[in-house]
Amino acid sequence: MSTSTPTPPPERLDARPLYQQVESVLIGRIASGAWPPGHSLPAEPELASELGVSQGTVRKALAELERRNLIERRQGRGTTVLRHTGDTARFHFYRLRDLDGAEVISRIVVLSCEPAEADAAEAAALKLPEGTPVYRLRRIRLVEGAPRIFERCTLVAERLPGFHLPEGEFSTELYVHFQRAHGVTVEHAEEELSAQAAGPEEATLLGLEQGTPLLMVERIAYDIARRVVEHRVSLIDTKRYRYAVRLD
Amino acid sequence: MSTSTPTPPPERLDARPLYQQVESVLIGRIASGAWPPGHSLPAEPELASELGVSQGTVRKALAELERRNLIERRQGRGTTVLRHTGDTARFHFYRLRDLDGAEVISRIVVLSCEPAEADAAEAAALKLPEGTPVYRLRRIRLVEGAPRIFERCTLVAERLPGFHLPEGEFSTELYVHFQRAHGVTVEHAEEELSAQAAGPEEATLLGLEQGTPLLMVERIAYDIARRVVEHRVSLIDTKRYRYAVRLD
DNA sequence: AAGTGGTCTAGACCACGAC
DNA sequence: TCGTGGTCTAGACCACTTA
Repeated sequence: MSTSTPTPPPERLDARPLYQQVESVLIGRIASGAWPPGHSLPAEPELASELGVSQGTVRKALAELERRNLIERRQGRGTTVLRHTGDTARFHFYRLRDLDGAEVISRIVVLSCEPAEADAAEAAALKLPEGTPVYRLRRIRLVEGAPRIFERCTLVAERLPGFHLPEGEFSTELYVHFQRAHGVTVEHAEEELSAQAAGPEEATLLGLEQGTPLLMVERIAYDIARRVVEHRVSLIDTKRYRYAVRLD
Repeated sequence: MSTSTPTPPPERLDARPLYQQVESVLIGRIASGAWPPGHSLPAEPELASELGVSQGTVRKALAELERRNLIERRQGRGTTVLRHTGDTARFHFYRLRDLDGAEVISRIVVLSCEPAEADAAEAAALKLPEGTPVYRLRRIRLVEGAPRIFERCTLVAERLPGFHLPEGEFSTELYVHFQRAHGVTVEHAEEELSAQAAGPEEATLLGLEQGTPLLMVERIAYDIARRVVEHRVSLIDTKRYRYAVRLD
C-alpha cells in the first residue's frame, strides 16, 4: 500500500496550540464564576496533571492571564483571581492626572439612574439593536469639592440584570460594583477623545460659561468574554488636569 | 569548622535573571547600531551557544524584545531588527481616526526649522537643563487638503547631531527620519491630553475662529535606551476626528 | 520544613519559508 | 530539502511565603 498518503485530518477540533486551549479553559472558569475574584487557583503541577499537559504549558497560559490582569501570581504564595478594587479600577481606567502628574481623587455624585431603551446613538456605539434594554446614569465627579467631570453612562441591561445602585452608596466606582453585584469583570475599554465646547447642560453643571473647551472622552467597556458592557461619555474641564496616555 | 556559615556574596555582579541579562546584551547591540534596522539576527541555537545559555533563555529574551516592537520573528524566516516605516511609526504613534474609525491620512508641511536653546517650559518637559541645545520645528498637517493639526516639536540636539530635514522632503514622518539619518529609534512616548481654546496663531493657521475648542496633545518621546528625544505639542481640530486609546 | 511560583536547562517534534 | 522559529515536555534547582 502507498506510504506517501498523508494521514487525513485526524479528527482534530483544536487547531490552536495547547497553551491557548488551557488559557480558554481557565478564562472560562473565571468568567463563569467557578473561580470568583479572590479565589486561589490550584498549584501549577496540580493544574497540569488535571488538564493532562506539562507544567510549562500551564505556565505559559497563566503568564498570558497575568498580562491581561486577570490573575496575580506571587512566589511562595500562589496564584489568585484578581479582585477589582477601587484602586485597580482607577489605575487601569481612570487616566486623569493633575499638572504635576499626580493621580486626581474625585468624589462621585449620581444625578439620575433609570432603565431605558437604547436610542440610535447608543445602539450604534454599543453595536446592539436600537431599543435594547439599558440603564442610563448621569454623574458628576467633584475634585476638591468642585465639579469637574460630567458623565453619561449607558449600561447593557442583559449583562447587569436587575442593576441598581446600593442604597446611599453614590460614590462607588461602577466597575467595582459590576464585579461585586453582578460577577461582571470589566477587562478592557476603548476610548475616543475630542475637544468640544460646553453646551447648556454641561456649562450649568460644571459652573462654566457655554463654549468653554471641554475634553470629551467616549468609552466602550468590555468584559472578560469581550462582550460590551457599557458606553460612557465624559466631559472634562481640563483647565487644571491632563489625560495621560502611554504609547508603545 | 562551622558548616552553617552561608557562602558570602560570591562576587555576583548580576543579580538579575539570566534572560534579562541576555535581553540587555541584545538591546545593546541594537541600540549601538551593531545590529541596524533590517539586520537578521543569528538563529536562536547560535545565539544560545554564543552567550552560553540555553535556547529557552534566549527565546524568553527575544519574546520581550518582540513585545517591545524592537524585533520581528517569523517562523521559517528568522528574526530581524524592525525598521520604522511610515506605516509602523503611524500605527504606534499616530492615534487619529475619523468618525468611522478609519486611519486619517495627513500631509505634512514644515513652517520653520531652526536650532535654539531650550527655554524654561521645554527644559521642564524634557527634564533637561534650561539652555540645552535643541531644534525647533513648526509643522502643519493637512487632511484632505485642509489644515487640521498644528505641531511644535522640540528635538534634543545631543540625540540628533547635525539635524536637518532632507532637501525638499517636507512630508517625511520625523521618527522614520530619526532612524534613517541618526540611527535613533523612538520606542515609546508619553502623552498628556487636554482641551484648549484656539489662540491667534492656531486660529490663523487652521482657519478657525479664536476660542474654537482644540485637542492639545503634549508628547515626550524616548529612544530604545529610554533617553528623551523629543517634546511635541499638537493642537488638533477634532470636529471630524477622534484620538483613539485602548485601555487594559 | 513544606509548598509555591520563578528560573534554567536539554531535547523532541512541528509548521513554515526559502531554495 | 534544509534551516528557521513555534510548541511541548520533563526535570532540576532557586527564592519566597507560611506555618
